[in-house]
Amino acid sequence: MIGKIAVSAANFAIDKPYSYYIPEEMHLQPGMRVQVPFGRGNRTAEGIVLSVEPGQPDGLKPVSCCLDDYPVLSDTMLRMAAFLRERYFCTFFDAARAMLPAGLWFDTKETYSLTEDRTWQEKPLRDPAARQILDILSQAGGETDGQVLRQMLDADALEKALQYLLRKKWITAHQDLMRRTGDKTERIATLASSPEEAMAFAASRPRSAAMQRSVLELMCSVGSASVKEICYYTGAKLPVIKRLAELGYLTLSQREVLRCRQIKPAKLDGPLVLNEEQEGVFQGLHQQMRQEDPGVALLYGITGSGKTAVYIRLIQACLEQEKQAMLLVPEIALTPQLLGVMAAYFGQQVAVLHSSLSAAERYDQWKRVYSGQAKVVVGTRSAVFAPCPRLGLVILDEEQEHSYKSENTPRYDAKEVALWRGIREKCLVLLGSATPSVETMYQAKIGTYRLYTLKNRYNGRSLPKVEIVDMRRQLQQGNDLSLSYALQDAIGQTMEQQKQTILFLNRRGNSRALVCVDCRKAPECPRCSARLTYHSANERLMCHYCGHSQKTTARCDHCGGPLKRVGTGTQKVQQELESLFPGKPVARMDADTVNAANTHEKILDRFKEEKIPVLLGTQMVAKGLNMPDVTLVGVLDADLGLYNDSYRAAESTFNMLTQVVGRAGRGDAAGAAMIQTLNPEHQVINLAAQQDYDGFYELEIGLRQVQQCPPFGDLALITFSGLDEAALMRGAVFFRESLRSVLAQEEYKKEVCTVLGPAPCPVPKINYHFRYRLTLRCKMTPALRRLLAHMLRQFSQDKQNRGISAFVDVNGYE
DNA sequence: AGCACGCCGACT
DNA sequence: GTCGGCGTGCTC
Repeated sequence: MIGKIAVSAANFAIDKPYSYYIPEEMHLQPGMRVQVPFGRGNRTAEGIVLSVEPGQPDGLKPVSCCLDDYPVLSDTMLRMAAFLRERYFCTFFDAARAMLPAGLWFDTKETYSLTEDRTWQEKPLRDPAARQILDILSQAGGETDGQVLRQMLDADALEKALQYLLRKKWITAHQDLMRRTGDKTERIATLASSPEEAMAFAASRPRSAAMQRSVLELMCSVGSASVKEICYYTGAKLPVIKRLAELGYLTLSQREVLRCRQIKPAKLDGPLVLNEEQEGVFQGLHQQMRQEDPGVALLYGITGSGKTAVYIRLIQACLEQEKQAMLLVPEIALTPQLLGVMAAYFGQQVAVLHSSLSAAERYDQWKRVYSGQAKVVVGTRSAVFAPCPRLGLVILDEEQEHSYKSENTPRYDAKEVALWRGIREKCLVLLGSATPSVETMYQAKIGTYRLYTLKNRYNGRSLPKVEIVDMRRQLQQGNDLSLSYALQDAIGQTMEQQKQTILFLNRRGNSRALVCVDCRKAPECPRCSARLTYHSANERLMCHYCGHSQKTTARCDHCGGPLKRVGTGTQKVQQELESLFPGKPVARMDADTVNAANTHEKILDRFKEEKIPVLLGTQMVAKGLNMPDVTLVGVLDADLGLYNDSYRAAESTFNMLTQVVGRAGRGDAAGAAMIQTLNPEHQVINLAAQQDYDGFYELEIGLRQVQQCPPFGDLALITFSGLDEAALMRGAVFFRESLRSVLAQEEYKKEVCTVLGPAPCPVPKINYHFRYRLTLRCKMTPALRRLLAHMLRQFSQDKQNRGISAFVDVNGYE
């Protein structure tokens, strides 16, 4: 038999199914992982079996061994990997790596052994490292693993010396694959005789064997239990149990246990009751879900209209059909309440998949989903790859969020993957949002997606009253503070009413730099063209592009001037608040105050529980929390996001503003919001103030049409990176020219594609690698996609482009 | 990307 | 001679 195998060692340029001969006794199924020899040197590589077919093993290399007992990728998942490879310009193996939990993967372990040839003992060796390796090996009895050697010698010298010794055939190398995470098991004891016999035996034992007696008594009543529990309840130690096993009264066995954190279920106020509007939407969705090809639905529900209740009802309906459901959220950390609610309704049937789980926990959750034990998957973008055997429903909450798009290879978009899965597995994909992305709403308007709307706020609460404050006038009136007079008054009044205020600075919230007081220069990363960020946790300057870290200096490298910290501005606002409202505490949430011990959850809890009058923070305060006593929200610099040049600038500003403003008035009292801006006439800001999504959509879709941006056209960025700037530039120009000439051919006449650039990327240098990019304004058809993939392959095979890597990102968020 | 193969200069 | 440098081409 012949296996078609995707090999880990193959890069993008040479990635294709490789044929290997399957030895007689090896039973391979598609989706299993194998170890194969690859390349001239037959180095060990991992592979994934794509298909198994009859055929002659003429000249083929054999598969070395099988690494799985069962296929880790189902047929659908294999197809999904192929889809990822096509769509995101990655290798099949890259796709599989993203799809499977890290704990399932293998680490290579090299072992080095001495050969029979000991002629080196008489020879003088030039390389001291080689001598050292031979000495270590002889002392260790002729064999040792790579890790030992790595601890003793420096990496470069070790590598060279090993090469030399291998060539001399004085040592041999051998590779093993080790699982990163094992399956956790526990020892189970089961009563092996009848209870009567056991009790009779227990009674016959002398007084000194009291422990044996109590263990047997316990076992007679429970029959079977984990050894750990038996020891806990009886106070017995392991030898007692072992002795009883030897005597034949107990049998010991291993049982797999899953590492799984308990989620604290939220307290529910009675069963789930939908209001009339929600019920209507649910009925519609339920009916759509039960169709043969349910397709895609958009649930457009304004903030506070109770989308979550509809999701839960729909998930319940999905489980009733004996199918699994998936709920994707932008970030688990920002939705702690949601997890509690899910646990309350679905209990042990929920599997949570997100990045802050340990590899082992993640792997176990994956197994629970694979086996069908977990019926509801809740997670962030990578959870879209959960191995659900019978998927009936996929929900993407806050579908417009950027975090669904991956920033690393493969640069997949969980939304696109979800849509693909939906079609493939014939299950409903529900996109939910209060401010749907323009692309999604467009699809709903033209009828590709079914549109469901929730217009009423839960319990009929009204939207907060929003006021726009012109900050230019504040300056004219002599107020140069961050807080306008109007906002100051409003904060004061809110305090008097014993209510709470949230103040929001429209910053990323994680960047703090040092700036020289004299020359205004900031310390930069030696490897990248980026400012270093100050981290208070270790008091070091770090680069978040390459990970470089250095000690904080007191003086500027350029002019020797003193360095001053500049933060997100929250500190300055805090000082203003303290002088305006002396004695009133302020909770601050930004890069300085949030750390491992003081998580945002904790800060928010304190703000809520202790009724701190003001919460001040960056973007992290904006997301989905219900704070009933917050009646005032202030946005200090609404226009900041409008200045970035992405076609999404307007959309993200609008979303952010609506989201923040929606934080006010979630309790019984009416809410108010103030938006401070230097552009009070700006349409996007005004539409956000009026919470007018429909108006915004009409405005934006018109602009998108004119600019041929999504959903009307696509924007693909081809990034080139390499050490030699001149060569990089030549390569990029060469790529542009060849692309242009191919596009001019008759075959591609129909394709819409304008190639612009090359231009330096926003961060022109990362880790000593320069970065240039071409911009393609195009319509990304399958033909164009294939052409790009083909050209990328050719590019990387061309000797002229040595040392230059290229990758494509379509409609990314950069 | 990694690795063997082959061709050429330098050193024991 | 042979060791080791680098350019070239292939990976089932």
